[in-house]
Amino acid sequence: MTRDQQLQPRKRPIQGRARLTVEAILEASAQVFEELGYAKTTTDRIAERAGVSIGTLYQYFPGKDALLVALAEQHVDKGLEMSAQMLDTSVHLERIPLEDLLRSFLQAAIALHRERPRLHQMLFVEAPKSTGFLEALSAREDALADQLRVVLERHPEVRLPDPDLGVYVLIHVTEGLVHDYIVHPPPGNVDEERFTGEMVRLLRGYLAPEAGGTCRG
Amino acid sequence: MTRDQQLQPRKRPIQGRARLTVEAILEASAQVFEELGYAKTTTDRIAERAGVSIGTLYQYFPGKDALLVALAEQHVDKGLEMSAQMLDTSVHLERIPLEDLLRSFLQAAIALHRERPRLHQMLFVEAPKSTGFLEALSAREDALADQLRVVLERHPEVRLPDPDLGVYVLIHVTEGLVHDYIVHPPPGNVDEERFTGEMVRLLRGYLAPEAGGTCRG
DNA sequence: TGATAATATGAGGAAAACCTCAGTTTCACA
DNA sequence: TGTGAAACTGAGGTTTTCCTCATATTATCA
Repeated sequence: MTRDQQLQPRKRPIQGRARLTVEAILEASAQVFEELGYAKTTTDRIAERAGVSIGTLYQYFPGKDALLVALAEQHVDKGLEMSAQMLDTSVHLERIPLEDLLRSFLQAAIALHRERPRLHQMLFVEAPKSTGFLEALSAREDALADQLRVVLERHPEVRLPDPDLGVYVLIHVTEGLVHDYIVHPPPGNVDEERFTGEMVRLLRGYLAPEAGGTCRG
Repeated sequence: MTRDQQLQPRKRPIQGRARLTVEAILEASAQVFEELGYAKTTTDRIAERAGVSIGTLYQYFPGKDALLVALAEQHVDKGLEMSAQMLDTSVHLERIPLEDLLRSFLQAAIALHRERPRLHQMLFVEAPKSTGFLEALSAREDALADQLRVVLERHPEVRLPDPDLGVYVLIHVTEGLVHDYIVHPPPGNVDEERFTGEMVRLLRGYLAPEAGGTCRG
C-alpha cells in the first residue's frame, strides 16, 4: 500500500503551552532545514532542536514534509500580507505613477526573499515539491492575483488586452526574476537598485506599452 | 561521517553492449521518475525497469541523484543544441525582425518543454536540486548566454545599456515563463500562440524600447 | 582457442529514518 | 483539591533504501 503521507497538521494546539510548542517546532524546522538542507534533515533532529520529544512533534505534524509545507505557507502568507498592506495603505493608487508602484512592489519582493535566503532556497528550490505542496501555494497565488488585478484595472497608465493574463505574467516574472536574483545572481556586480530598475523597465513596457512619454516626471 | 553522494557517472562504457545498458538505465530512470515522482523512485526499481541488475546500475551511476543529474544534463544539452542550431542556420540574423527572432526562439523553447512535460516537471520542480546539480546546469546556461549575447549585440533593433544583464533577463524570463506555462498554465484558455505573443510583447519592449522612451538608464 | 579485460548478477548486510503507543506530567476549572 | 482533558515523553519495533562484493558471463584479440 502506498504510504499516505499527510501534509496537513494533525491537531491544533489549544492551550498556550501547546502553541508555544508548535512555534518552537516550526522555528527549529526552519533552522535545521537551513543548516542541513532537505535531505539530511530528520524529524528526530528537529524535535531535538526544538527541545521537545519526537512524540510531541508527531502529535502536530505527520512528518517532515508537513513541516516543509507549513514553513512555505508561512512565507507565502507573509508575502501576501505585505502586498495587501502595500496596496491598502495608499488609497489613491491610480494617482501614483506606475513606475513607482512597480518599484515599491519589487523592492518589497526582494526584501522578502532576502530575509532568510537559505531557507527560501531550501523551500523552493532544493526541497522536493509534492503535488499537495504546490496546490497549497497555488491557492495563495490566486489571492495575490486578485489583489493585483484590481489595481491594474484601475490604473490609468495600464493598457492590457487581457488583465488576467497580464497579472499572470506580472506575478510569474516577478517571482521568477527576484528568486533567481537571490539564488543565482547575474554576472557583474549588479546591485539591487540596478536590478530593480531593470525589472521596472521590463514590466512597465509590458503593462503600459508606449503610452507616449509617461516616463515619470 | 557524511555520506559523500557523488553525482557524476562512475565508469564510462567501452563496449557497445555497455553503452546500450547505460542508455537503457537512463530511459528507465526517465520512465520511473515520470511515473512515481522523485520520492518514490528507487534505484532498485529503475534497474528492474531497465532489465539490468542493481549491481550493473551501480557500476555506472553512484545513486539516484546521479541519474537525475544525467537526465537534466541531457535535457539542457538538447535545448542548447536547439538554440545553437537556430542561431547558426540563419546567417543574417540581424536582418530578421527582432519580433520574429523572439517568436521562433520562444516557440522552440515551448516545444522543448512539451516533449516530456512530466519528466521536466519532475526534474526541475519536484526533485531536490543539490548544489552539484545546480552547478552542472549553470555551466550550460553560461554557454547559452554567450550565444545569445552575440546575437543581441549585433541586432540593430536591440538597445541595451548592459548586454550581460539583458541576456540574463532574457534567459530567466523565458525559462521561467515557458516553464510555468507548461506546469501551471494561466487562467482562461490561453493557447500557445497567444501566450507566445504575450511573451514577445514583453521581451520586445524590453530589448528594443521605443526610441526616446529610455527612461533613466 | 585461451587469456584477460569488460560487463553483469542479485542476495543480503548495514544504515537510516519513520513513527507508535503506553505511560507520565501538566493544565483548567469546579 | 480533585478530576478529566490536554500535552508530553522516548525507547525501540518496523520499514525502507542503499549499495557492496563474491561470483558468473561475455567480449576481444593475440
